[in-house]
Amino acid sequence: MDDGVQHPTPDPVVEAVRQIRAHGERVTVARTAVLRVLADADEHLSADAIFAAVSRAAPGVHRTTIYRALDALERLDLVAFTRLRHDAATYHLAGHLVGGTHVLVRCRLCGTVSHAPGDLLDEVASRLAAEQGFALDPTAVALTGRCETCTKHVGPLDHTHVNKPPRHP
Amino acid sequence: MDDGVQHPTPDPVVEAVRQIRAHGERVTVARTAVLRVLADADEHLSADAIFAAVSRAAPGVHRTTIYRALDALERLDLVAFTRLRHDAATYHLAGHLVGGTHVLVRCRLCGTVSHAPGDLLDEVASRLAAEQGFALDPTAVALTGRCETCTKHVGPLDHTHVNKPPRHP
DNA sequence: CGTCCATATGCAACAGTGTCGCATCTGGCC
DNA sequence: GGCCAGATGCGACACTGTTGCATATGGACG
Repeated sequence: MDDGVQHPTPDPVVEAVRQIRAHGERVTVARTAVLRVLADADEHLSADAIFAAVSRAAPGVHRTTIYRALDALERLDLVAFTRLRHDAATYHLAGHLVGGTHVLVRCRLCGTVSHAPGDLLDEVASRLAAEQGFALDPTAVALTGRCETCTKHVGPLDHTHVNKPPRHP
Repeated sequence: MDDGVQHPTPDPVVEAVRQIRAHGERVTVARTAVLRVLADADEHLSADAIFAAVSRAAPGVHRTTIYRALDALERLDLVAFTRLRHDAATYHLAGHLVGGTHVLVRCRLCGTVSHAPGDLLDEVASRLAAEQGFALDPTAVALTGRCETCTKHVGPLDHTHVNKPPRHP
């Protein structure tokens, strides 16, 4: 293992598999299939979507196994997930496997999800590390609020009297 | 008693009710009960816990109504919720109703949830506002990562056999 | 105060997501 | 090849949140 040198991993799956082995966990077809699916799709996927994709590549893998594989991979810090509103969780490879990271930003009103630069939370991460020894994973964060459009449309939410439009549909 | 002077709202429920009316929405017993419960409990509550508490104060309110009330209140920016891991959503009054805010910080490995000061995300909020016009709600954010204790243990989880013990019975 | 209508609620059944127990199979190692 | 802890297949389950429809209620207006 040449962990001393920092070189870009050509295939995150290879690196992930190596880490699974390094931790004494088993490398199975289901787990590699999940990793491959997540690596190929560079967007966040629901467990159901992962199940569908894995079934295509390796038929016979059960739905439950997907969940268990995702759980195992998450404990190994190879996979993370976020929750937007009440929808299903969306999984993705951990940030340290894919280099580029981004932070999810969701508008509570219109539901639109956009991306913010990955370094957005760098200072927050530093502060958490210094004050609590907490290692933040920026890729697993979903920031909730109101997007520009909705803020303009609905109006400022401060306590200054909201101008109530007469009920006209 | 209430003039133009800006002073902290004594009762967030009163303020919330005022805003419901100001938006032309209806003030119902279910909605006020939900607000009251959330205001009394200064911690985050699951929908089920809210249902139980509301049932005590105003029996006869249906479970579905709790969800619909929470949904309506959320659209009015009076209530927000967070999702920790795969558990149920936990609801709370919007930050602007209750002066003090805090940010939830969760360790992915041990599951411990701690609080960070509410101003932790101030800079992030400013940046999002400036760059995207996005109004962040810091109280609706759950930061995921690894706590100090788990990081020191270096291993991903409890069964961390990084260096495998010789296995023979 | 009484009427009216949009909408909030009660009710029950449903949908989706994730979990559990147990028998069987497989990966890693001898 | 053979062994065994751990992973998987399978089914059934638990839980959270949603929907359609009939009815009750809020609040505005006369």
